[in-house]
Amino acid sequence: MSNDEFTCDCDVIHADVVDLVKKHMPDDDEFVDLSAFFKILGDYTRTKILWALDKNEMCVCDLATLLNMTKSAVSHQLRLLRIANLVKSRREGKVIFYSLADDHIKAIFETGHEHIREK
Amino acid sequence: MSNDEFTCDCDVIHADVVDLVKKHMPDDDEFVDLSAFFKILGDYTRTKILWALDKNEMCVCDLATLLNMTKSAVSHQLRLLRIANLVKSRREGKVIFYSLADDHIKAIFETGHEHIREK
DNA sequence: ACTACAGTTGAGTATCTATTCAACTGTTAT
DNA sequence: ATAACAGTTGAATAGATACTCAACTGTAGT
Repeated sequence: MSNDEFTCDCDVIHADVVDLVKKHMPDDDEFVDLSAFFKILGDYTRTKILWALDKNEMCVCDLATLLNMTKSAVSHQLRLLRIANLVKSRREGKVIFYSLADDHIKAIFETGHEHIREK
Repeated sequence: MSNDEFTCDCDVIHADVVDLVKKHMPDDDEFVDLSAFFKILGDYTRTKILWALDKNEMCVCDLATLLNMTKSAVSHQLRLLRIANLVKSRREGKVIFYSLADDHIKAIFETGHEHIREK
């Protein structure tokens, strides 16, 4: 079990610990998905967009005005948020309203806030 | 209140909503800190490191072996995690053990997982 | 049909960032 | 003293990414 080929540049110091942790390690896919999810939250503009949409559904122009950005820049970010299933949209004539698609965002923001406050 | 100078490339559509949201908007600093925090979580390598340290305290070589990376690459990432107050370290001879510095990480991972599962 | 405007999209650019590489520090053992 | 090794660090590089710009789509009104 600890006879794997190692391409790292050091000896194994605590083989027992490494083996134990490796045994319970989830698939790579899970880490890919999880880090991708947090990567989406880890941007100043997207954080503000998500916070705003938690307060009210808003259209692209509203968000562009609020954040003092171009429609294009906002739209590009909304596209990423859409792909990540974090926002949903509904059309009403020419206007497209965006809102949060996920209940967890508020909870995640709260926990993040707690961390920041405690540091 | 809605007479601000707008540098965005569109008219305000729902001025009432924009004003309301803007009124409750936290300081920019909060968004900077919050997005910086999630940015740290939003990396494949760091996610795995945090997950591993949640299972056991580990030294750099253990992590390098587990993740099949060089000590240098792991150390660089641990540095970022240290700065963000997400991990702490203790020295024991030549070996430096890293462990989680924050109780919230597990909870945040859980919530992130829920989002991924529900999509 | 034409105009106006909300929104999207693709290419280009400037910036950021994760890893590599090589040189370094700190501690232990001989 | 010096060899060995855990760990750090700075510079360099390769890849990712946020915004700009210009062209485009979709819908409403005239």
